[in-house]
Formats: sequence, C-alpha cells, structure tokens
Amino acid sequence: MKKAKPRSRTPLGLDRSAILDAAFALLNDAGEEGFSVRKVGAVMGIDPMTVLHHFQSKEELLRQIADRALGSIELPPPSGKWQTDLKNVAVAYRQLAHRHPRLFHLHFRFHATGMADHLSSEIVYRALLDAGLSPERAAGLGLSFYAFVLGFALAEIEGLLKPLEGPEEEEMVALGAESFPATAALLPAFRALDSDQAFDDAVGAFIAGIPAKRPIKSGRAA
Amino acid sequence: MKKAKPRSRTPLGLDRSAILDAAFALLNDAGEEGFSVRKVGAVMGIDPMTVLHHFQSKEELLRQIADRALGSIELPPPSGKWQTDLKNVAVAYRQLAHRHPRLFHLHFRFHATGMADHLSSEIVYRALLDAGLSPERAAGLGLSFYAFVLGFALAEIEGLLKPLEGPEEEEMVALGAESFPATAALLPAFRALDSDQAFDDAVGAFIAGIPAKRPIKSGRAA
DNA sequence: TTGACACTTCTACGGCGTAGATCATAACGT
DNA sequence: ACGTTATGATCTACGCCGTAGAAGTGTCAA
Repeated sequence: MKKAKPRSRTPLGLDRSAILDAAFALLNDAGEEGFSVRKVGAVMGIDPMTVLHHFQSKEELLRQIADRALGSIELPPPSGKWQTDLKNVAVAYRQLAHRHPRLFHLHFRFHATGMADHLSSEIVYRALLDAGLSPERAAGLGLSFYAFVLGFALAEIEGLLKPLEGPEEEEMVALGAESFPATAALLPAFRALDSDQAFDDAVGAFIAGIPAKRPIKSGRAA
Repeated sequence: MKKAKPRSRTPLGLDRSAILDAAFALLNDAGEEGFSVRKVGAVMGIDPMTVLHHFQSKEELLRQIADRALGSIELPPPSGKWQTDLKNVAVAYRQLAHRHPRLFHLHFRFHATGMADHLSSEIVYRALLDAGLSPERAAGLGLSFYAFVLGFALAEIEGLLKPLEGPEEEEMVALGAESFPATAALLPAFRALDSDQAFDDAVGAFIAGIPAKRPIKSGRAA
C-alpha cells in the first residue's frame, strides 16, 4: 500500500475509469464551463498531464464522459404497441437529460454510438416500420424524432420553455396586446406551463401525425 | 448638440457596429472555437481591450452577434391557413440555421428576444389558437414546436442526420441484421436520406397530429 | 545486470479573458 | 486663451487554460 502524494512517480492504481469517474463528477456538477483537465487532476491529486496520458486530449475525455452518461439511458422493454414504444424512447431520453442537465448537450456534439443508443434506435425504427412506413420515411422520421426529443430536452434545460423567467419577462409583457395579441393572450398560460404535460402533448402530436401521409403545402424547404 | 463620433488616441472611427461586424464575420466563419476577443481586435487592427470597452464581456459580444443573426430570419406573411403558417415558421428557422450554421447553437444559449422572434412567436401562437387549441395547449405546443424546429436544425448542423458518415459508419454496419434488424434494414435509406424531405415529413407529422388529440374547443382571436 | 517499457511528473509555450492603470485627444466652462 | 474633465484607446499584468516534450521512477523479461 503506497500513499505518495508529492513527488511520487510510482504508478498507482490509476486507470482510465478512476479518472473518468472524477471527470464525470466534475463535469456533471460544474458544467463544461467549470471543467478543465487541470481541475480533474487537482481533484484526484495527480498531475494534469497524467490525465492526458490516459485520454489523449480533453476532447477525448469529454467524449468518453458523454458516452458513459448517454449509455446510462433506461429503456423499458418493447410493449408491442408501436406508439407506446416510440413514446417510451422519448421519455427515456428526456429523463436522461434531466438526470445530467450539464452534459446533455454533448449528445449533439458527439454522436451517440453506444449499445444503449443502438438499442433505442432499433426500437424507434422497428416502431416506424411497424406503423407501416416505407424504409425511406421510417429513416427520415426516425432521425427527426430523435432531433425533436433531443431538441425538446435541450430547450428545457436551457430554459427556453420558461419564456417568462429571466430578462425576457418585462419585455415580453411590455409588448402589449395591440402588437401581438395571440402572444399576449397566452401570457398566463406561459406562467402556468407544465413541462411534463407539454412534452406529453407534443410527443403525442408527433406520433399521432405519423400515419398521416399527406404533407402540408407551403413555401420551400431547402 | 453632441456629435460624439470619432475620437481616439490616434484618430479612429470606431463604434459598436463596426466591431460587431468584424466579430460577426469571425464567428460566422471560424465558429466559436476559433473566436476570441483578441482575434477580433487583431482583425480590426485594434487593441483587444478596446473591444471590451464597447462590449463589456465576450459573453455580451456573443449575445449581440446572436441577436443580429437570429434577427435576420425571413418570414413570409401570414397566409390565412394555420397549418401553412406553422410550417412557414419552421422553414424560416431552418433556413436561418443553414445560413449561419456556426452560430445557430447560440439560439439555445441566448434566448431570442428580437422583434423578428416575437413576430414568429405571434404567428405560431395565433396558428395554434386558430387551430382551436386551448391557451394551455397552445402555449405548450407552441414552445414544443420551437424546440422541435431548433432541435432538427441543430441536429442537422451537427451531422446527426448523417449517421453513416464519420466514424459511426463501420460500427453501425458491423452491427449486423441479427442484433438490430430494423436498423439494418434501413441502412440503404440512411445513405440516401434527403434532409429536406425528412424535414417536410416530420414537420408535417407534427402539424397533422396537433388537432388529433382534442376537438375544437374555443373561438379564435382574429 | 541490462535493457525496454509504462506511468507519472516537470517545465515551458502560446493563447485566453479581463481588471486596472495610463495615455491622447476632444469638448466644455471659464 | 486656458485648464478641466470626459471618453475612448491602449498597455501591463494576472491567473487561467490545453498540451508538447523532456525527464524521472518504477516494473519486468531476458
């Protein structure tokens, strides 16, 4: 049993996972702004460069933290009803976001490649195929479904679902009913907004609209 | 009485907007990673601290860049058909994202407060009220609609819609049809994916699903 | 023993945001 | 005219950051 702190160059029981634990914890509660390789080293009492010996860059360390977090998603088993399965995946991702709000945004930067993600993908694509969609539509809608769920979760984390908190409040209220009557009419509803219900409602709308093959006509999309 | 325009240690016609222009350009083509106050100063041939004299922090400078970019959204006039109006807003945001892919993510960090955004909000909420939704549902679904559109655009920018490009390819292919048959069946569809069509389809599904949950309930606000 | 290797640490470099002091000039009060 | 003040621009310096490269220290096989 060795316990050297200063000037010890003997390799101790240090491996990736120990460092990863500390880094994960730091990122999870300090956020990316408060995260640095040097701080990870400080927390563990080791030289910052030791961290980079195990993860060849900060970016790689972040990627592995993200993989770990995003791999911890908890999916219920398939239910046999495709609508339910889709919704379960959506709920699972949102829960994941709530569990790790400070690092969920990494989902966009580092595309998920873990087993859990492949599993959720399989559920989504299976559901869409079961719904009777062509492979082309299933692929596009499946990816769009992810984008929607991730977008909702990110927006929620970043406070976009609370438009009346923060500096926007007075401005928004000051707009007045004359200029933006519909917006003004919803001010009380914004204040009372229930995120869970909004999520249910939105996911429900998306899923309900899937079998409808008729596209909405409008301006171009390119 | 006061003109207060050019003044300096050595004569210089500098104001916020000139600096903002340069900063915008830098961020727009170098991205946030390549952006720094010092580089903005270098580009303009001025001291970095002069930049911070006009914008009291880097964060504030970024916020104003974001405001400018996000205020440049181009919305078509209301059409009278709520489905079309909703889709037009979605298309406009996606176009904006394509126009400024390196700074679109700031939309999540700094909530939009510009006039253009209030205008688009008004269109969205009006559309949802016209669709017959209660204020509660209109508020929730409207915000969710934004989250969806922003999420799609961000996902697109970050490459999430191209799961077969980059390092995921070999892994995903290697999964094999035994473990993830639905996913495997879609591999050709992923390769041929048309983002525009996926967007149309997804937005169409969302919109189509909106009235599905509850019948018309209350009058509209013209 | 000797050598190869793995792990850790040290040193140093260039870049970052920005606080605080300083300087140059324009505008104003007299 | 003069000095005073205000204001913008600059300079200096501090403490952070990621990380390249060298060097130290231990383990183990030959």
